[in-house]
Amino acid sequence: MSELKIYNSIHRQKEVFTPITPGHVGMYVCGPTVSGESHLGHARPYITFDVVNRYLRFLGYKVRYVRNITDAGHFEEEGREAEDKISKKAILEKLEPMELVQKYTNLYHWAMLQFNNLEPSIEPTATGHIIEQIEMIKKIMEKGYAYEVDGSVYFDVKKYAASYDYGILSGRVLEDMLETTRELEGQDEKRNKADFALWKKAPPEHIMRWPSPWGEGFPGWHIECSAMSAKYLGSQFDIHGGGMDLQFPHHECEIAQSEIAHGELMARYWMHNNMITINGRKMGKSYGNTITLTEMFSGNNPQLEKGYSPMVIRFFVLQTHYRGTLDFSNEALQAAEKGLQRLWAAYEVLQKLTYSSNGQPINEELDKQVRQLCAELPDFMNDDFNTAKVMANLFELAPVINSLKGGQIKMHEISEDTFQLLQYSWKTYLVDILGIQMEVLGTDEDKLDGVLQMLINMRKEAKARKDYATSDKIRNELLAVGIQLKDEKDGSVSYSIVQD
RNA sequence: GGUUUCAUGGCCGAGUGGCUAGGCAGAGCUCUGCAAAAGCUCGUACAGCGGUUCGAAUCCGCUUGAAACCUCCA
Repeated sequence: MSELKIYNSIHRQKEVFTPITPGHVGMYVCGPTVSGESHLGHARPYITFDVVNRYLRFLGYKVRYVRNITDAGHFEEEGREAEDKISKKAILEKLEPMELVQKYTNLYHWAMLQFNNLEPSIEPTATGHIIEQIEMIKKIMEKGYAYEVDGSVYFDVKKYAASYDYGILSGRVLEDMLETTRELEGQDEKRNKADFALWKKAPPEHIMRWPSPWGEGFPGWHIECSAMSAKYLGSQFDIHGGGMDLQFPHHECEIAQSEIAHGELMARYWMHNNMITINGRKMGKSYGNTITLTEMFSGNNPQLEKGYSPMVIRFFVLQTHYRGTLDFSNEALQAAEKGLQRLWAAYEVLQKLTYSSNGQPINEELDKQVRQLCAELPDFMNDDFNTAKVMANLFELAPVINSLKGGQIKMHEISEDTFQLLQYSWKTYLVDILGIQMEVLGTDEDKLDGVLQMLINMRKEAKARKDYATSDKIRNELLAVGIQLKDEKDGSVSYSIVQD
């Protein structure tokens, strides 16, 4: 079998994955800022890295997956007073800052559950690690790469760049940046434009504030990920993931801080997922074209023709390679919905099939083809998590499964081993690794099934006496409430719940 | 302005120096009381212009178009 290769953003090439500690993987992924509701764009990294997590586990690695929650609103805008995004919004909504944080954290967790994302091993919060962040800033100051101005602390990028490679991740050149960045509007305590805040002094109206050696304030944006990843994964770990838009400045700054504080490159493999676009444009707050996840599910957004279930979105995301942009459109989502239904139907059929052979000969060509399609699956995953190709092969196998059921292909035409490989492959790749899981009916399932069987029998009786008006009425009215009947070849009737 | 990336059939999207991606939509056929589902078959794409090559959509150059990052952003 092939080796796992990961496209490492820092070297701009695919590299064989070798963990620092054999058998173990430390992975850090930048999580959400819980000052608002997650939108479709946010879903991509969480789904992408969920599959990475799942696949690494499948390969037998013991994975420690850390995904943070940024609950300390902190950022600075050039030319303006530093402001606290979270406390600002909190005033608008008349909520305590932590109340707001809790609300959106809960909503986020709920969405992750809907997507069938496995929970991270550790989900640290920024506010829970203020001490670690302060300690790390102190260390950077001791080394002489940070300076304090009026209660704020800045990282000295120019000094850092003199001895280290600032731009190693993003490919940026410091000189270019110094020349090309925008005009300052008055404020600047920073020695250089490229310097970034490690700690910011809190203005009086700022609600979220903590005591520090430099007075009351709050941590800079980049420091939390460096401090928390080091605490739980060590000063160097295996994989750092996040969206492409975080590559600069966020990840570049993380690297610089961590290098000074811990003396080594913080992560060995950097993975960046590409953006979701809408009408060719990145979905983002600044463009005002976001669709929140609850809107996606409900369809309550002018850009949506209807709601799409979380699994449809997961499927939609995984049908594309994670490094490519993914263009949102209703047509594409509806295509994904149909595709998912077909794939899942085939999966359910496959799980119910049992192997039997009466000693008749195997169709060697077919048997070989099925084995090959299954055998390629790990190769695709190993090739930088090519979920799109995995999907394609599953789709190619679907007609075989359906034919096995429909009788176009007889079971004896494939060997028992091949059949078992087929069942195993679908369960493993579709369900365990891609994480596709259609919601099972709740506890009322038995009752619903009982009612449906009754209706199916009534329809059968009507058909037997050629009362098609009645049989069609039953079928059509069930369809209207979202239950599709299917007349099988053997005369039995099955049903499926239509996704909406 | 700087840095970088991308350009594939009606739509979404893989991939590769020469061999069918796949899905959705569409057409025909089979099955069926009808329908749905399912099965079979079909379109024959790779922005434009040059170049390298026996051969390029895949490599190089130019042109055009689009996007991302440089500022909070997944």
